[in-house]
Amino acid sequence: MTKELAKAYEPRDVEDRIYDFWMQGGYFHAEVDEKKKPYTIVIPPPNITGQLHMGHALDETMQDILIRFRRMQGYSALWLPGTDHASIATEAKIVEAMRKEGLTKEQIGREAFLERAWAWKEKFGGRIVEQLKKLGSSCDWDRERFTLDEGCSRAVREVFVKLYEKGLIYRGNRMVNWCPHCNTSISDAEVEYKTQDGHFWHLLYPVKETGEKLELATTRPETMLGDTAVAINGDDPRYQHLHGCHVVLPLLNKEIPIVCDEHADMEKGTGVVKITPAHDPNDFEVGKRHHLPMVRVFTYDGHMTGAADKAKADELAAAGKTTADEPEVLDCGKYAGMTTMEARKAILADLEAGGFLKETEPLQHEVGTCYRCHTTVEPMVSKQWFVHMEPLAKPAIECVKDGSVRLIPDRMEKIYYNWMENIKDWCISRQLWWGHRIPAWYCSDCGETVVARETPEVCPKCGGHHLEQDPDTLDTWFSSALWPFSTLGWPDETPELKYFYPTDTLVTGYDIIFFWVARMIFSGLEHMKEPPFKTVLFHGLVRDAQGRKMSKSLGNGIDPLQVIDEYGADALRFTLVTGNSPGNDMRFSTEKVSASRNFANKIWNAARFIHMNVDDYAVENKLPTLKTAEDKWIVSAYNRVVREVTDNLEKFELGVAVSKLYDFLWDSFCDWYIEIAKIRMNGDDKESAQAARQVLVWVMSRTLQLLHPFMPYITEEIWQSLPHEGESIMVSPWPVYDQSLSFPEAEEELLGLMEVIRGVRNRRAEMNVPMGRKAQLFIATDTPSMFEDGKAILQKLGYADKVTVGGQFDVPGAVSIVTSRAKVYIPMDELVDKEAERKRLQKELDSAQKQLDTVNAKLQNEKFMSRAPQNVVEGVRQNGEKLQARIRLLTEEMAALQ
RNA sequence: GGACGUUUAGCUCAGCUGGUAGAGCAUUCGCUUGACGUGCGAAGGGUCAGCGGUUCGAGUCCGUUAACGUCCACCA
Repeated sequence: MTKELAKAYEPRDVEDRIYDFWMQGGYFHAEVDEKKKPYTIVIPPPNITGQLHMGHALDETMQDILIRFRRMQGYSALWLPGTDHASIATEAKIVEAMRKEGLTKEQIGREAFLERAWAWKEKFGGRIVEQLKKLGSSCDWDRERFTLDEGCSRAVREVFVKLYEKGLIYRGNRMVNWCPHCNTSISDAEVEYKTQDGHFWHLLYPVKETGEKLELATTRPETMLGDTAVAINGDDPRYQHLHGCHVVLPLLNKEIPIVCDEHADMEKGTGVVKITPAHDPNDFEVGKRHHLPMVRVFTYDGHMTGAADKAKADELAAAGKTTADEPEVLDCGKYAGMTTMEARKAILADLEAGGFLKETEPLQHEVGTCYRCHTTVEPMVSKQWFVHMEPLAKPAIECVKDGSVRLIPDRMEKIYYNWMENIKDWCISRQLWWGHRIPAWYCSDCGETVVARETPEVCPKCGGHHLEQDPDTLDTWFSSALWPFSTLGWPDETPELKYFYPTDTLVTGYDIIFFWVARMIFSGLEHMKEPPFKTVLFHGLVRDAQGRKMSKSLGNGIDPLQVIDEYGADALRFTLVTGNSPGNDMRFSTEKVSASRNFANKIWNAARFIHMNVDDYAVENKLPTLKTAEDKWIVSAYNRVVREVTDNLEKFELGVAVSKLYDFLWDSFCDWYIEIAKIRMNGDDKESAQAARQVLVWVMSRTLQLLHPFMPYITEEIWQSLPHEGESIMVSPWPVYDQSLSFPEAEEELLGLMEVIRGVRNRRAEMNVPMGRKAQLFIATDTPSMFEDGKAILQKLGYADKVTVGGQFDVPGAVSIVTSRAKVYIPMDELVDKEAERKRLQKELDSAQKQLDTVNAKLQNEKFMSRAPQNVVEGVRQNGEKLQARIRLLTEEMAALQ
């Protein structure tokens, strides 16, 4: 960068070149280094199906800020990247692509399907990684991982076997959520509840023994063919006479018992509830309690079962391939093959025709849908693999309670406890092909189940060779749960694992606290005996300018790559982190990006200014002996920013940190220091000019370091162009607070000058005095040295041709400015409007008097005087003295005006 | 049905452990100021959602109400 450079910052000319430079330098790579402390972040692996969206952009930016900060602080900072195989999402994409070719999974078979999937992964899996790089992410790409790579697979099998051997993984027929579209079971966490308009159908079931018609209500009449009982509450006085009786199930004319169960709530409806153990979670429990048969009436792809389904089930049962807890399958006869919705209509029509439908009542209720495809899920009894959660949840709760894992913001802890404390077993098997295959084999000779790390040759029980592997794969989140240690080499005890685990900070959205965060915590505790991270920093959603969720269907998503292209990655990063606080959603608008871009441009031009004034001189990046108040002031202010920004970053207050840098750079450094420095650099005192140059370079390059984690590209580009030590700003040492650079008196002095300058400008603006019309300044003050020093500054920034400092002046035909330290006169004869002056003074006097009144009220308040801390009382007293002085000066002025 | 969040200038949002309200954008006025008009200078604009309480003192703590939003929950 030289002084001939463009007037505006052009990120496109800079970013790719600098990213290459970083890659070339190997600065992203972290090694085990016993001389350094480790700092580790594992990336929330984006789905290989994904395109970079604003949520990723925010997530990656926050991580990159933290990792760059720690790297500069001297940690061996590892940001471990990778991608997720995303079983359901990816499989759905491939199935969809095949559908367009007229193919189905079943047609091409498992092996060919997986070949396609891997080819797809090779082709598109790298796309999101390239997009992450565009943001400036300083990931250690040498260590990139994939949740389905060999290492992760080994970890998955190890965990599965260990948990199985401990009895924490089991297989059985349980109630699961079934997605008829994805054709697989999904876990409870994967069900999204949505309010839907539905109906409450009141049915009449005839009682066999008494002939009366028992009224009950249901929202899902299509399940009635699978009813195997009707429940009443044993204490319900209305139905005492029905204990031990039966009802005749309409349409099927099947006799089913009336059972007494606590599930039947006397307060609700008629107090009678139909029991369908195979298709309702509550009914499943009732069924277990009363040993009711389970009758399955839906196929797994969402149709009514028929003769063929029944035959198939019977066949399996005959072959001994089923267990005792298997549901029966019903031939639904005329309804067979209908979708559940078609069946609902047909069954209702038939019920009505038979006089079994009493009434239809509209009802709003929560319906479970699949989080991937939003199809209504069917609760179904199905044979699946589960993780027994309770023993795993206990320590996971404990480690948050005792503070070994901290969630930010801490309200997330309540959400976490609520989930963990009410956790149910985790259904981990999926009827999908793309994923980690379940390491379980079934012996068709003796029926033994073999769970093993490696494919077994023979059945360990009977020695037979007829072993068949379970066709199912594992929930994607099963492998993501192991991410913090599987990526570091576990189950091997690698040096990396020893050094970098546990990781330090996990940055992620609150929307995956259950899917991922909770599961990593219990997995880390179980397999590593240590929680996987110390802090979880949650961020919210990035919404559109109206506050709506960005979504494909709404078409309101903003593509981060386009924003980068138009405004630069630094501007995007700055936008995402500014004004953003943990756990809260944010609104994204191009106006904000444009403001950020302007900030980048401001920095660029400050640098341009420095170059124009420095390049022709030999300037070292070294602090000169500080002689002037302005030099001391800017260094002192910078020094405070170092402390505060470091402190904010350590407390994960990224938004606060970045706005402090913004204020310092734009307001203090550009608007004040640079303007003030111009005086000396254009002046005759060579030594003083040189000092100003060095201060400019020194403060600028260090401020760039502080800003580097937030805006990596522009800070590197400029830092390189200034005198510097080291190869790259990103591996330069983070600035540290230095007590010897604190100059409170100089700060006080500059604040006094600024107050006068602002007053002068204000007065001139009010009177429409053009800048070119210089005027004298007379400054009456008790502290003349403060203003003597700053004469040149007052002259330039206060548009004065001459500044006179003294104790007392009588300047006729002048406007005046009263600050807390001085009374300033500007002689402006013909421009002075005495009436306006009087009004203005009166206004200021009123406001000062009002303030003084409240101060006096406090000082006269005995309770305040006795109970408020000493420093607060002293502050108020001093304030009162200032106000009194001000009022005295203002009053004098008023008198002089007459 | 539970739990939580938000409510601060026209808009978007900061405001940490209570000590006289801030920023950006927008608005108004004035500026070719030798870095920058993606800029400079100046100005206007807030009973910090309502009510009650604790306190010498509350945007900040407690209670309560309202609106909006989110999560959880098996309600038939």
